[in-house]
Amino acid sequence: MIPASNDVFENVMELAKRRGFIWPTSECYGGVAGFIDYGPLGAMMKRRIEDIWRDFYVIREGYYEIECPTIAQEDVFIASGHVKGFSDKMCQCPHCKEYLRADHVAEGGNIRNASVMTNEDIAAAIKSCKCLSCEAELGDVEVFNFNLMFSTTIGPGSQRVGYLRPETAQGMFVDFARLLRFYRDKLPFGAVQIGKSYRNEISPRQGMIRLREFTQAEAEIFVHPDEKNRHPSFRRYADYRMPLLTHVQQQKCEGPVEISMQEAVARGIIANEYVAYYVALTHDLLVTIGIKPERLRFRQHLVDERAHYATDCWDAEVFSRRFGWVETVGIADRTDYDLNAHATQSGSPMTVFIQYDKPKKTECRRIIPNMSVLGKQYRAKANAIFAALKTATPTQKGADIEIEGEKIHIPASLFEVRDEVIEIRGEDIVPHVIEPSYGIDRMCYAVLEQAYDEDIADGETRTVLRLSPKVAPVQVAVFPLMIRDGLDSIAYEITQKLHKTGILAEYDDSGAIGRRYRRQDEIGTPFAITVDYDTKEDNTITLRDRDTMKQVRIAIPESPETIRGLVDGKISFASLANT
RNA sequence: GCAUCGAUGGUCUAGUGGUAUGACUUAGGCCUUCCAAGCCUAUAGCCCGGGUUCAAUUCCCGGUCGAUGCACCA
Repeated sequence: MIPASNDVFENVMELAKRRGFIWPTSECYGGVAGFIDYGPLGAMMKRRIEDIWRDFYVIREGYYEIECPTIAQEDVFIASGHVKGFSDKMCQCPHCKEYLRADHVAEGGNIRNASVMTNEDIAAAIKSCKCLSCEAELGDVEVFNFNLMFSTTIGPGSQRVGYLRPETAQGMFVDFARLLRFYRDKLPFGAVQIGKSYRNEISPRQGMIRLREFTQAEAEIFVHPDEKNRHPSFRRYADYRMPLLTHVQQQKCEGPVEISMQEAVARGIIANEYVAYYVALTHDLLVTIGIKPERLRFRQHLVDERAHYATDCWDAEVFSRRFGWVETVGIADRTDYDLNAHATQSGSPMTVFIQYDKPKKTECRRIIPNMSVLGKQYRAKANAIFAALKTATPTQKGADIEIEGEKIHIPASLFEVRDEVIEIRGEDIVPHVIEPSYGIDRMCYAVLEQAYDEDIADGETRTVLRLSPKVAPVQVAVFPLMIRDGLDSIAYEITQKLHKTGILAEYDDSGAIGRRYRRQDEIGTPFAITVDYDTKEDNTITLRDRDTMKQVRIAIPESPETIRGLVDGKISFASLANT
């Protein structure tokens, strides 16, 4: 036996590597920190997790998925604040070679406003400051920007700057106008995206927890700012209870309190129904992929921890036996920050026209110039007069206006004054955005770590991945007890029949049956079918449950349907044993 | 990025200034009527670059990757 380490992380990663879940990328060239490959089983498991996510957000919520490029032009990230805010001003201590945040150094030296100073100014200002590491006086240093975004140029010989997106969210924001049309100009609506994002982390660590290229699943839900407490399906999760760790509790060092979503909103613990709804949905989703509820909590961001745009933010944290509580999902109320920013940067409005129930009537006085006379009389000034008259306050004698410093009197005969009742049918509003953002890779790690188990079976250590059947890459294994007397061909036929119903079944006839069971246990295959000599007599097979190692006999014709039901969680193995 | 430690078949490891130990795995065969049994055979390894040396997997320097601490994680 391979001696098992007492470090879960090492055991999980060793198994993941050996069995084809997770590999270091381009290993033959020595790998690169912060990048990983999903091997055959890992890619399958990840896909199943993503499909469960789609089931929740696309099918159940009705938020369609879009797919945007991973590279976008600079304007997008100027608007989002990433060009400016995603970079740190750094300098290197000439004595100890430590890299330091220049603004932290300035703060230590009581220099204010470092964040708005130019790099040269900061460099000059911090000359006499002490290094935060070795405490020597810095002297001459160069201050430079380190941006966490990967940059590139677009096109040959082009100076046009592009960035690899640091989050998928911006794609949904910049497509806002198209999305609004797609959803026929009505709020609320949502768009989601599952895709790669990139952050050039200074020091990626902890395997799959902090990557430079990672998969995000993000939903951007656009909602009327006054409707945030009226989620149309709130009732689904109103009574959903879970432990919440509020920022108040954190400051008092108290533990989380279990509470229903309805109560959380009523007591103002969660900002609004929308945030509460997705907090609950996230809990539901994470439990579905196999996260144990007792290893799951929702932590509210502290006020100073929140991103500049968010009014409320909750992190779903999953407990890792190695890393402690790991932020896995963030649910934020981003308000109208992003849409406003893109509207300003791009010059395209990002608003929704909301019709009033009844049009609002307002009386107003309108001046209608008689242009056929005005034009002839004032010639080149006519257009300016036309514009000025609109806002003028006319008397019975006429109107006095000013064009480029020249006072002009327009007699009343040259325009008509109409008092009108104008109907205003609605208004343009900028929607608010509720954003649940999932780190798929962290979810994959959490699922693997939680599933990893070693138990003792017949005096031997059995390594078993107790994956939920819903995310297990291989769904059922099919074995002939012996490779002879036609058992193998029967097993092979069953395998193919399962394939036809969309079940990923793996046929294996090598070595002793026990070895084959263990092999499947290790990759988390939840069920195994064995064809034995009774099969030839009565057309039944043995169905084995991975977790209990118990077996039941079922008829071959029913097996695809039974396996399907077991994998989808529609029937339990225990219920089969009872019949 | 700095500091400390580490890197030997797919995995876990022994060891060495003269190309490497053992186990498990995997593949083929024999055997075997439900949980890693046994037997035979086979495949497969010293992270990369430079230096010292007749000779480097081993010693030295640099790099890469990994672990840990610091910093970083809008």
